[in-house]
Parts: sequence; C-alpha cells; structure tokens
Amino acid sequence: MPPFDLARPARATADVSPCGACAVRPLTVCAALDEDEIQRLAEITQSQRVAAHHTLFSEGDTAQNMYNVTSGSVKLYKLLPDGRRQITGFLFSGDFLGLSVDARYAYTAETVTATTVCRFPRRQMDSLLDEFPKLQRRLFSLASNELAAAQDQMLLLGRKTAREKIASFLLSLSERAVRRGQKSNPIQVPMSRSDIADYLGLTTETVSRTFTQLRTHAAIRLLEGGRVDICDETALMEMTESG
Amino acid sequence: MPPFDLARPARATADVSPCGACAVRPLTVCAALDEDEIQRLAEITQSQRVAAHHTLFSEGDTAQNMYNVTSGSVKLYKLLPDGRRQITGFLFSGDFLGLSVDARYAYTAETVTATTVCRFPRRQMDSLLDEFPKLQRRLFSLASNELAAAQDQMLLLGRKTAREKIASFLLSLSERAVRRGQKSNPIQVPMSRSDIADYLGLTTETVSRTFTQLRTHAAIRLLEGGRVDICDETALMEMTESG
DNA sequence: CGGCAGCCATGATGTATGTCAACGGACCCA
DNA sequence: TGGGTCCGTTGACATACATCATGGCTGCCG
Repeated sequence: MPPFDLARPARATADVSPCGACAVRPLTVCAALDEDEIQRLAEITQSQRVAAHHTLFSEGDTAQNMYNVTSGSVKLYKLLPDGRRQITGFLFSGDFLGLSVDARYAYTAETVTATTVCRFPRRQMDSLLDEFPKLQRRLFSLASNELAAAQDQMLLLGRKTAREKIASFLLSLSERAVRRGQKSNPIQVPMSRSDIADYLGLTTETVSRTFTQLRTHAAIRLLEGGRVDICDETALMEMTESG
Repeated sequence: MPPFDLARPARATADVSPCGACAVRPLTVCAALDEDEIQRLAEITQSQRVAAHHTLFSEGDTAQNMYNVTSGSVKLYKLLPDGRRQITGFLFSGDFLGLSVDARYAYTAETVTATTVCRFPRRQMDSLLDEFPKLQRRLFSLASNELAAAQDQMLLLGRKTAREKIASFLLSLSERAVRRGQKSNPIQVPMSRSDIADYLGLTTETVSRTFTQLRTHAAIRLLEGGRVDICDETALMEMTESG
C-alpha cells in the first residue's frame, strides 16, 4: 500500500486560517475554542488528503499525531495474529481519532473512501491541552462519548442476533448522518460487506443474506452507489430491541 | 433488592483525612494529586460500604456521583428490553467508575462481593476538575485506558472462540491482580458463571464446559473459594492468540 | 431436620451462523 | 476484445455454541 500524499496548503480561502472556513468545526474538538484559540490550533494543524484504502497509522506505531476527519470515512481495527479482524469503529467528517495509551496507537486506522483529515502533532497538542483547559475538557468529553459508544457496541457484539446487529448498524449510520446535518433517509454506506462483517462480528455471507432478508421484508431497499433506503424505520427499530 | 447501607465514618485512622491511609491511592485517580489537593478531594469524599449483589446505580439514572472502588468487586452491565445482558466490565480495588454522557449513567453498576467505595458528588467533582487540571488530566487518561480496554473487549466478543475468550479472561484477571500488587497465580474469580458468561458473550453452560475442558487439559485447576490456579500460563497465552 | 433455591456441571439435541463453493457483474488493463 | 480480480449474492453443508433437561451440592431458613 503506497504512502498517502500530503496535502498542499488550502488555496482559495480568504481566512487567515483554513479553520475559519471549516464546515465541520461545530462537530469537532474545535467547537470548544474561541477565535484566538482556534488560531493557535490552526498553527499546528496540517490538512491532509488521503486516498481510499490507505493506512493513516498502524496498531503499535508510536502515536505522533491526532486527527480530525473533515471529509470522507475511516475505519479503525485490531487484528489477531492469525488475521481475524475486529473493526472497532467507523469515522466520518467531524470525528476525532488518535487517542493513545502508552504513546502507542492501540488500533490501525485506514481510510474507507477518499478522506481529508486535520493532523495535530501530539507534542504540540499536549502543550495546547495544558494551555487551554477547555480543549482538554472537550477531548475528555469526546473520550467519554466514545466509551459509551464502545459499551453499546459490546452489547451488540455479545448479545444481539445478526438481524439485530444489521438493523442497529443501519439506524446508527442514519443517526450519525443527521448529527452531521445530512438527511437521515437514504444513507450512504461506503464500506464493503467485509468491513461491515468485521464490525459486527459476522461473516460477509451473513451480512449479505441479512441485507436481502431485510429487503425481502421491505424494511430497506438497496440503492446504487452503496446507498440504503430505510423504508420501514419502525420495523428496524423493533428488530434492534429484541428478537 | 434492599438499599445499601451508608458507611459510618472510618474509625481508627490518625490522619486528618481517611485518604492519608488509603492503600489503593497510587492506583487511582487520586495518584495525580499532592497532599493539599488530596485534602480538598477528601472533603467532598464519602466512604461507603456496600453488601454483595447491591446496585450502586442503574442505567439511565441521573449521574450524581462518581466512585472509586477501594475494596471488593463491582460489575457494570447493560440490558436489552427482553432481558439479555452484557456485562461491560468488572471493577476491583483502585478502579474508577461513574463517567457519564448527558448527565446519565449509561450502565448499571452492581456489587459482586461486599465492596467499599469512595463516593464523589459530581457537582463538586466538576469544580475540582476546573481547579486541578492534573485531576482532569488524570481522569482523561483513565478514560483513554478504559477505551482501549473496551476495544480489546470488542475484539474478544466479535472474533474469539469460547476457549480463547475464557483464556483471555483468566489472564486478564491475573494481570490486573498483579497491577494491584497481589500475586498472579491463584487468582480470585469472585463472579458467578452467569456473570462470566454475560461478560464474554456466552452462556453459563459454555463457560462451565470450557472451564472443565481447560482443567482436563491441565491448563488450570479449580480451587475452592472461587479461586483458579493457572497451571500452564503458556498454554493459556497460546489459546488467547489463535485457534 | 427437611425442603427450597441457587449455583455448577454435564448430557442430549437444536439452530444460527460459519464454511466452502459457484456464479454474475463491475472494473481494470494488457 | 479478453482475461483477471474484486465484490456481492446465493446455495449446500458443517459446526460451535445455544437450548433444554437433569442431578448433585451447598446454604438458608422455617
């Protein structure tokens, strides 16, 4: 897999910092900061464009950067020695990644589609955290939210059936699209069946079969371009909650 | 389930605050603070004794307190409407709980054995966080660690076999005992088969069978008092990593 | 003391999901 | 144009684990 390209500086912004024009700012870690502080953050920020299916960093790498996704999508995963894979999360614009323990990443981050990220060097980020308690607080709050999401995912992985898993997955994609200000109904599902399987603890075949099953029951429609139309949200929600 | 008892104030400590004599301090959130700050924290802290199988708080409750376990053991879990349960973690002395999102607990916390906790009222804790950035930072670091543990658990739930799950579970209990300064070898396993099952995404029967299987293969011995002797740690570690 | 309840273990059987295999379509590129 | 690869789908079959059922053990309590 070839190394990703560094972005050239943004061209057509009238703002002193590219952050001024950032569409996803209210969603991200940056929402915590006022203009002066944003400026300081912008100084250590580098925007970066990454093609689909490229690795941002790997499990075990020394954690030199934190990232904010500004467009596109990213998956995070862990591997077992024999190659079995668990995807621990999908990230979209506005999402933050790069928290680490013992200065090493605990997972691999790989783009699903073409993606742009803001990159924050860890060392400089750390001093900003000392300087701006608001930023520290914001990061803490993001981590708490991620933790809650991880607990939901444990419930899903440990106790839900394949149908419930797929239904939960689709509804969660829909919810997150809304939070990003997109419409909820035909949702973009940019990841492959295999990625979905590794996220939900299933196989591609089971994912595929469950999709057709939902389609047969008229709960969803599979559109072109990897989009999914949720025809019967109520039915999906009922599937989420029990047998 | 009867309400738990409030503890009476600690009796036999010469220190101004009970925290001065706290055996688990270096393990906990308190390790971040110097003596003056500890004193401030001690002022808002209440020690509490809770019998086995009592609920500290329930999923959905407004999050009024944070806790530190000083002895005993606690389980955290989430429920599906039909009663299926996923235990998201076991806590032992030194562990912290009570992070929340939207001011509500995302899980239920219930004692496994008789337990003592330090209780911090959330409101007062929040102002201490503002006052002591070190504390804030410490809490952030704890949350990051928990997040990493949650990701490990997702890998376990989504991709490991029953044997690998049990092996990972036992080794992780052993590691944590060491971190608490206890010996690693005969480990205390205070939770029931049913709790273990709900933690690993299995049934009690499968947990039971897998234990006897490991016993038959001379990897472990089941001792009385809920203790488990790890006879062949290497074998367990190999089971953890692959088939 | 006797009976009840909870926990653990284990056997018999069922099933949701995994595995293996084949096929069609999209895309790429020589 | 043709062959290769990747992806998604579907079918036939296998299996790890769940489900159902039983019995032993312990502790509790009337």
